[in-house]
Amino acid sequence: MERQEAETRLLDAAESLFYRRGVQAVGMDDVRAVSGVSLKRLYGTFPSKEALVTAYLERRDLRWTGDLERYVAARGGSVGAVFDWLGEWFASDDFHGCAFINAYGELGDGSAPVASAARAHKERLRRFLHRLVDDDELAAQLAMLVDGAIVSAAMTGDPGAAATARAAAEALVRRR
Amino acid sequence: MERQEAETRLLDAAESLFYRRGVQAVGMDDVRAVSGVSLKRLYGTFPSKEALVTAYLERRDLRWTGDLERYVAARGGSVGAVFDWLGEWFASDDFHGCAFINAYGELGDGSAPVASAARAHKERLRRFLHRLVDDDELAAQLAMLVDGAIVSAAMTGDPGAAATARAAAEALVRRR
DNA sequence: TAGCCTAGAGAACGCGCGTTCTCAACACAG
DNA sequence: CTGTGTTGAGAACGCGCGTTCTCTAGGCTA
Repeated sequence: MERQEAETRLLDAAESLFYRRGVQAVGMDDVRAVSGVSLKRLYGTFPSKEALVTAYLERRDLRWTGDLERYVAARGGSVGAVFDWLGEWFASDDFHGCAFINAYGELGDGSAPVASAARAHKERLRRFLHRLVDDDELAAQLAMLVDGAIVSAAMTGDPGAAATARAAAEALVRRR
Repeated sequence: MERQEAETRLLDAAESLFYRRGVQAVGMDDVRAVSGVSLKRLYGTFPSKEALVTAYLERRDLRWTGDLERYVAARGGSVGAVFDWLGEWFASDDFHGCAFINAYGELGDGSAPVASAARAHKERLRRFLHRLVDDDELAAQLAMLVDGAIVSAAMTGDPGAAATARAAAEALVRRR
């Protein structure tokens, strides 16, 4: 197996397992079984579980934010589109809340790289919102609505949280 | 040691340990050491770690919500007071985010009693906000701002998230 | 004092997991 | 063909932890 292919398969397996079940509930042997990559190669590619978790979070951050940005750009950069995208995400089968909030809540300050990746993700989201509205406080408020909607949708299972948050967001934007 | 005293000391130890370090990072022996209660009595009082975690969450829910309600009631039941109280909490030494979001993200669907306790807490918060504003959608939006502010303050360490959320909340309330 | 119940200290058990090690199979250079 | 290096399968190791068990000391009753 190619080096590159092994890395992709490892990250794919790590993402589906860690995101669905949580980091601590998944063992390295589960990652090996799902990826089909031997333990030896696994540890040759990522020197530790922490490194694998960090790499998973970083790749997911890039994809998540990229998907959101493309979706919103295709709709003229409206703030409402952000929450429409969230609504689609919430309704999808493999929605299990925010991977970064989950990982941070689980490992917290116990793992500096993970905490740093989670902070970087939230900062990237805030900067994207800032580009949309060009207002520091409003961007921070929208970010809170996004996080609050994610938490609400994850805990209640109701994708309608996106529409509720969208209405609040538009009221805040219109006020300016 | 009295039965009642042991239970209180166990819940005190469990709360300080679980809330600060997370559930999985704390062993039952840590709880024993901090509480001063023997393992035998610990398992006589709570039959499993899951039972202890659930009891910790339930007691914390009652205290947290009670504190918030009293604080807000003493200030005439204004929505702004909710976020002032959050601001004081965020600035306190032992703030480590929302115990329920953290526990849910950590154990998730892996523990039904914990998930249920977390949902009950968020539902209690939403009902309290509903009593303040008498509007379903607005109460849900305020709950999202509360959760978003908690997540933001926990991850960035900035207690100013409360004031940012307060401004958004007042804009939403004023709009009605 | 003798017998008995309780409770605490902590050893022990079973298991899971992160990480490393062993060994056999195989590809390929000479 | 023979030696050599690489790879995968999975055993092994060390450790931590949830839970239970053992043993001992002390207090109560007769």
